[in-house]
Amino acid sequence: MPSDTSTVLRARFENGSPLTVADQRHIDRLPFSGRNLRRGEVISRQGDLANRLHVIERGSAVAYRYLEDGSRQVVDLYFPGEILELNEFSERWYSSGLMALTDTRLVSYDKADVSRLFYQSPELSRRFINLLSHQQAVLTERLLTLSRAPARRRVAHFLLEIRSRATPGTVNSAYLFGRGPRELQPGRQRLEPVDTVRIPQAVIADALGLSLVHVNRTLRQLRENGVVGSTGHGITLIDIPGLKAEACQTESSGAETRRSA
Amino acid sequence: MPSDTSTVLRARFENGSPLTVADQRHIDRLPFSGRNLRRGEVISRQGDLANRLHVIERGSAVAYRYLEDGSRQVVDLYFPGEILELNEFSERWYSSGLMALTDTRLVSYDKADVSRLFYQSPELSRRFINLLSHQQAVLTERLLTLSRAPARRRVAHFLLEIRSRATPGTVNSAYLFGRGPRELQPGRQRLEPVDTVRIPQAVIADALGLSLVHVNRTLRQLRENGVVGSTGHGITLIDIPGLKAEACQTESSGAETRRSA
DNA sequence: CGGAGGCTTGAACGCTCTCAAACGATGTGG
DNA sequence: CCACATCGTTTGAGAGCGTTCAAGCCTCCG
Repeated sequence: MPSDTSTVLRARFENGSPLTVADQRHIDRLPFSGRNLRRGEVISRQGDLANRLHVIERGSAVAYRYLEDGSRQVVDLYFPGEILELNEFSERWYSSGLMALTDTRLVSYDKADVSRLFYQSPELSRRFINLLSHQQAVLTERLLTLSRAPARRRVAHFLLEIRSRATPGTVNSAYLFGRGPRELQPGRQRLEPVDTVRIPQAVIADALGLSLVHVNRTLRQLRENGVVGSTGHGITLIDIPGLKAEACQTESSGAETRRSA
Repeated sequence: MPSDTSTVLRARFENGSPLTVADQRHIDRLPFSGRNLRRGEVISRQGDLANRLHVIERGSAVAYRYLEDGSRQVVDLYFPGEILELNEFSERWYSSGLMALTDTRLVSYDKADVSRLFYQSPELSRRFINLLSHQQAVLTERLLTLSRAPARRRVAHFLLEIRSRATPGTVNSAYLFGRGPRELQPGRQRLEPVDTVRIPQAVIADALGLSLVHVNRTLRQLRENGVVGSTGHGITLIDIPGLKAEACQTESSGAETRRSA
């Protein structure tokens, strides 16, 4: 148990509006375990018992499933602060595999412990319900994009979603953006534009339900239009408004002032 | 307030395992209003304030959204016993419109009242979380099907999902299956096979992200293969295993014996 | 320097779309 | 009871987007 506490789960629940001290304590007291993974390392397999709840402290991960025809489908990507496989919190077994996309640090809780939180504090229940609900909204959005949109729009939408999800925790997101851990050492600053997405095109393809070849072609088009740039590996987002235009943003994510019951 | 009580929301929470008397009371005491709609009638519009929670008592409904290019996308279908727009429970405004697909009876609650339930009973919170979580699993499944599958598989998957969702409450599902209310009068028994899905092909198309024309063609193929039959309007599911084969059922619901760490 | 993994490009095929038109039931008014 | 309007379904033909197959290239790393 490397560190005595991890604030990442608490931060997830706080999400802007502070918790009561009691609720903070409830979360902080949860027993947890930390785990460091190398890029490409498998976290759990499809069919494994899903009794733990993982939160990403640093790095990124991908949930995927192999279909009968052998093709791989990416179910979701995860970034620092996010809870893995939240979409099947109540399921007993994983219906998808989980892999570290970059070098990653996870914090893991026992689902039974987490469930107990909800008996201890209705407020935490409410917030968890909000998390789930919000996730569903995002999923729904993705569903709409995937089912009908042409490749250009899918890719643009994908890049924007990644950007919006990975940017918040600046420090952590450096694992995904920029050149990776090595370049983060002071003095070696590459001063690369921050908006560089470093996800293998194969993963993008499997996430969007496109072939790798066509994702590549689509990126080339966007590049020729000056919307994105290429830094060898990694995609630099140059013209964000342009990207949004490509994505035909439904943009339901406007700055919402929210207090709710 | 036509009837003094409605058991449909309670049934949703019970879902097999009985509630304590206290919890039952909590739900039964919620103030609600009933509403009858004709086929095609609009329940709410995209952008409307989403402060009510609707449950279908009889009939069926569809959630849809118009995209910038003018095309319509079906977000979800709803059947008796299901909660409408559960995927955006925490949102303040509807991001999609809602329409009665057949003659329908709704029961509606105030979201604030429902939220209060969660403060009163952790058990109800837990169950609601399960509902949300399960919905997400279904959504995820649909996402996988939509993003990559060819038309045949999409249609087959769709028909099976409809069947599995609409069948349970036999009586209510008659509004969707069979010839509709009129034919249900005793004595007029049409004895039509129960597994007849009566959803306009246009809706199916918008749900699957296919063109109406191609949905039709695909249905014809399935018909020629003897998997489904056509009763003029309505699609009769003849060969369920055949359909499942077409759908390449991932069928994550298999009884998996697994111990693992 | 050589290998491995990921990126890039070309060509041909095929699934799905759009456009266009006809058919069939149902319901309405004459 | 028929003519007509309407809505949903059915079918054909041509075009476009994305796939598969098959190479070639680049970059990092041992």
